[in-house]
Amino acid sequence: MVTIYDVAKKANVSAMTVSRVINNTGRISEKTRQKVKKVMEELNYVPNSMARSLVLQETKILSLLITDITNPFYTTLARGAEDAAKQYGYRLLLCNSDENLEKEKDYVDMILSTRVDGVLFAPAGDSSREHLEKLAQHNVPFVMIDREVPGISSDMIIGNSKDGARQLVEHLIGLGHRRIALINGPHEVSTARERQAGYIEALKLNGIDEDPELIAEAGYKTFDATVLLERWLRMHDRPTAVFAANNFLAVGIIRSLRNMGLRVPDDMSVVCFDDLEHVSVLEPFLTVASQPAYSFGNMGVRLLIERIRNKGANPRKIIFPAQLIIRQSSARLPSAK
Amino acid sequence: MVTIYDVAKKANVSAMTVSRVINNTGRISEKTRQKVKKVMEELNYVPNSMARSLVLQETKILSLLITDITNPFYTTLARGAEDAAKQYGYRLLLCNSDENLEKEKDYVDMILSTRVDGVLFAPAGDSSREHLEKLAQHNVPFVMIDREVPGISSDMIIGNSKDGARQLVEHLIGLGHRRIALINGPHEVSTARERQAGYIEALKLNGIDEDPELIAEAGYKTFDATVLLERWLRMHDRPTAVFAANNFLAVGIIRSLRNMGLRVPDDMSVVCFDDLEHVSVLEPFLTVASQPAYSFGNMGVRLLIERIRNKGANPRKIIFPAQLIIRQSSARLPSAK
DNA sequence: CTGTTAGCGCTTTCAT
DNA sequence: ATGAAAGCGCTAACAG
Repeated sequence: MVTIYDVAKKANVSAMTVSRVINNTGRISEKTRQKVKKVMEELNYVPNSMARSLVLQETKILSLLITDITNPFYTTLARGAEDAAKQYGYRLLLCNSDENLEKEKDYVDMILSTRVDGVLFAPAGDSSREHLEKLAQHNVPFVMIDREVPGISSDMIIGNSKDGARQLVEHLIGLGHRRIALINGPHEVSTARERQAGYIEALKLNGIDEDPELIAEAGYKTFDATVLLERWLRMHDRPTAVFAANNFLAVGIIRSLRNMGLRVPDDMSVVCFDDLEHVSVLEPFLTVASQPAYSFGNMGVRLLIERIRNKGANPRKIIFPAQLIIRQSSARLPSAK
Repeated sequence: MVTIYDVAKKANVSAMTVSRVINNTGRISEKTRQKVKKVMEELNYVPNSMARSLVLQETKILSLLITDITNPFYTTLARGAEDAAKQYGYRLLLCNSDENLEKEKDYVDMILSTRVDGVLFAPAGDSSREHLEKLAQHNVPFVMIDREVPGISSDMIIGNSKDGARQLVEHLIGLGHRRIALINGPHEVSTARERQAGYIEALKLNGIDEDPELIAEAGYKTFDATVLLERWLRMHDRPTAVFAANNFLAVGIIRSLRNMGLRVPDDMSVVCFDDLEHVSVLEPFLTVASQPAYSFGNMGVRLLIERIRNKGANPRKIIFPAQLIIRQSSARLPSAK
């Protein structure tokens, strides 16, 4: 491996001079600058960023910790983060917690030992609190994205889950539905609680009684909803619509409905939080509350970098609105039902 | 920042002893081991992997260089890579070239300066050759994924594009189509050439003349196919089916068709390479040649790690078959057309 | 079983 | 404008 000393020797200067031309720092005569540059080319010299990090105490690496890299929401978010990171000269370490606190914990340790300059952190749940506190204790700046964690104060970028949920449910109510089921994410996750709050608010606002039987909790990953649906469909006043708390939950519901020979929206309306990106272009089907995922990531990295530069500033909280996109999966309830 | 020396001092041992308990290396009395461990806990000591990398000349970091992180194919591939990396104790640096050679070049420089132990490399095109050569010249192991680059010999994991394309086109022919258009990726990319070869082979095998008018080249990203489609639809013997060389191209086609008021498959059959994952569950619509994306990433990282351990071994080439999945977007041609 | 020395590749500080 | 010395946090090699 060619080092700064190899370059120095060949160019008949000191290592310090080479370092200066690499970093464009200090005063250097144009002549030696050119000479050094030439030698660097000849030797195919590439600075060792690890060595640099060690002395500078900064790695120019950011961690992107998300809970599901296969979910288009996080994928688009990652793209936004990547663009911003590249723009500001940061590298991105990818961590996928898989909605799993154990994996998250492992990644936090990895993050700590990597001495990253900051973390864009989508918490797996409220119990992520200790992980976040660990980061804080080690002075690692972070910004929470997509989800809040009670007891943690930091920069934050979240969507307005409650309002988005309310819009979605009121849309269903507007179509005549009054028996609306909620298949929610884990209560451990702030967005799930908020979405349920929005759901309940919408019911209240429209004088509909909340029925605990119609509220179920699942993970935020795809799952088999068959048993759940069978229970709901056996009810004497069965639900005519389902609000799924995220896109993958909706996918699970729809698949189960299909397997049971039921059609959407004819037999059951389905709406959900988060769009399915390209999918929805293909077959504009799912009625959703869409969030600006790219901005979550892009703004997140920007906030993070500002935080790194000024650790003392007051934490900022950015709340993006959710946008109701009405498509085919929700339909007016035939009054004779 | 607490270092190995802080721990050593507080535990009344040398730094070397601490290093030994961290790495479980050498012989240490159980007593001192416990003492050191206790002090590490008390001090919240976390080893600095940068310092470690510097002396070990190995970073335990792998680069994942893909061309489009928003494409479900690469997203699933990334997931596979992430799982394998985590399993083997490697971290993953995320690089998204965006099908752009300039960005790819930047990332290669970044990769070089990061001194990663290896790269999982999905080349943006044949011109990636110089980037790959640069890696080779610097002794950075890599395995090519998804795409080949002429002139580069290395470990490789690709899909059988030619055969997949042939299957797709023969499926259309079996449905009675004889005027089949191809909307291809850039000729600069090996998969595009292979898919075209498979398309042509299928035509030949079935005695259908190839019509250059029906072959178009685009990027591998979503695009507006309106102009192209208008040209095709004006022809006296217009195509009745389109083979899109990847999923995003298909999305572009279908969106344009919809905007023009045409329906799939009634007015035009559409098939493509690469599935749209979760999407297809939602609305099993698109007929595709599906590739095992997760395995591309997972096996890729495994190959890469083996390569790192044994740089001398012969390069291996793994070719995954493509699987034809017939859904709704392709239909039998009404004979009266 | 444990400690000392030297050095990984770089930059900061202080000289010249 | 340039260089020498020291040190970032760690471990290999050797010594005891």
